[in-house]
Amino acid sequence: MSKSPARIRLADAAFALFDERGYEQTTVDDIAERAGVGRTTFFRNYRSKEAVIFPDHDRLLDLIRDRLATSSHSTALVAVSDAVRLVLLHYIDEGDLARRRYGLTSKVPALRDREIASVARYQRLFREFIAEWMGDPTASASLRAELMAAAVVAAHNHVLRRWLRGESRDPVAEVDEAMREVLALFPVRSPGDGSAEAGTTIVAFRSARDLDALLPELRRLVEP
Amino acid sequence: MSKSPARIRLADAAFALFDERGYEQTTVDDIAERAGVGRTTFFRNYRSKEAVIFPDHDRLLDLIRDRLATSSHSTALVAVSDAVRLVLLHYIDEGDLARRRYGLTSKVPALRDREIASVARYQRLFREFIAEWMGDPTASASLRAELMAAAVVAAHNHVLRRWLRGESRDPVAEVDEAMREVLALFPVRSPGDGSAEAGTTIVAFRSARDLDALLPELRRLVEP
DNA sequence: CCCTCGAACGGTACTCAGTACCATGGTCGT
DNA sequence: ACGACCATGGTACTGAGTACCGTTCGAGGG
Repeated sequence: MSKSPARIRLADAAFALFDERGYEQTTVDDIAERAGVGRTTFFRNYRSKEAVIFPDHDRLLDLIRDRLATSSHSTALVAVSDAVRLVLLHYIDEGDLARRRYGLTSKVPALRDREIASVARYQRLFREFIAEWMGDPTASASLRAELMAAAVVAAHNHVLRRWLRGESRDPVAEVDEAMREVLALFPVRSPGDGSAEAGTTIVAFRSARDLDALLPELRRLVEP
Repeated sequence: MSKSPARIRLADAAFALFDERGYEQTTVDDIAERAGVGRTTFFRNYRSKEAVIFPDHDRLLDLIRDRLATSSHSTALVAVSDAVRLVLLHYIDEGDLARRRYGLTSKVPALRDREIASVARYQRLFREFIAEWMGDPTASASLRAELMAAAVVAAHNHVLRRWLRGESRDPVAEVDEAMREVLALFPVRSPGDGSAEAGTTIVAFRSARDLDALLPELRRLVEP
């Protein structure tokens, strides 16, 4: 027995013990003992006690970075909302493991904080990518980048949490829908916008809203 | 000498030592020694080594909670963007202290993570407030609440960081401007929207974009 | 003036996470 | 059979955080 690599056995032992006694009540020695390995081996496989639950955020972050670097999308926001799908797919791929982790992070503040910190790293990556893509160091452009990154991450989190709670049958479809929602929040501004050469366009379309409700949006769309 | 209460002297000693040797290179014993108190007294005043830098996030969180509970604004988003001003004002009130903390959180990952976790608590509070205010348990409403909370927090962070870096002379004006930006992202939907009775509206407006670029946005605006 | 109560303090001893170092045993290629 | 290279286990250490206990000091109350 105990043929499987130590890394796997350690994770199994950790999750089992966390379920039985709770996270704080479980020591690293306990985990190592149940896994049938030495304490040293634990820390060789996982940098910390928390890390045994969040295995490969770094790897995933690199994956996202690559995806962004090699992406050829029309806008930064599209590229980012495409990249964030990878994160969701990764969680879905983990399946039950992700759900068990969710159960833990919901109860243990230290783990919740760690999860949040990880997500913040994605958000930062997105923010920097968008800001760089826009190439506009203005404060207002920077704010826009920040808002976009935050929206994408928030939408992702929303869908992910729904799936983790078992409230979602088709998270991939949901995330696409959510990203459309996010996209709609940030209408694309073409370069000439708000500047001198403004032509006149007349568009006819159907809407249930009355004109007063529609006007502010349109004004935002067209003006600066 | 050493008349000032231990709590103050500990904080002073901590900041001084962190500046001199760095955060990780400073032990709690060092801080206590320089403050002229025992190690026990340190932990009586601050729950952890990190806490000496982030004194009163809990108090501020309660303040925000109260503000939201007693707020009478037209929309949840307005109430929240009003509440978040309190956070900014609190930082500004701290003045140089906030800037020194920023210098530390920029360099020490553990502190950055802690800061992020604190911010996440505000965001969570906002999200729950907005969701409750809307009283609509739909997934789409929930997403909307999540997006709003994220946007408000992102906008706040943007202004705060600018001020912390000394890039902003009038952060209060900036945060108001940023909040207007956020407000504009989420146009108020009138009750009948998206339902059966679809009329036809013809709107004329000026734009430098050509029609092809404009069409997808308009379609998104009207269809869903 | 003395006594008591309580709060703040200092010290000791403990648990546990994380690090550094070293010694051992097995596996591979040659 | 030899040495090189791993992964592993063990020991010892640092430092954060907790529990407990004895002391001191100051504010009343008799």
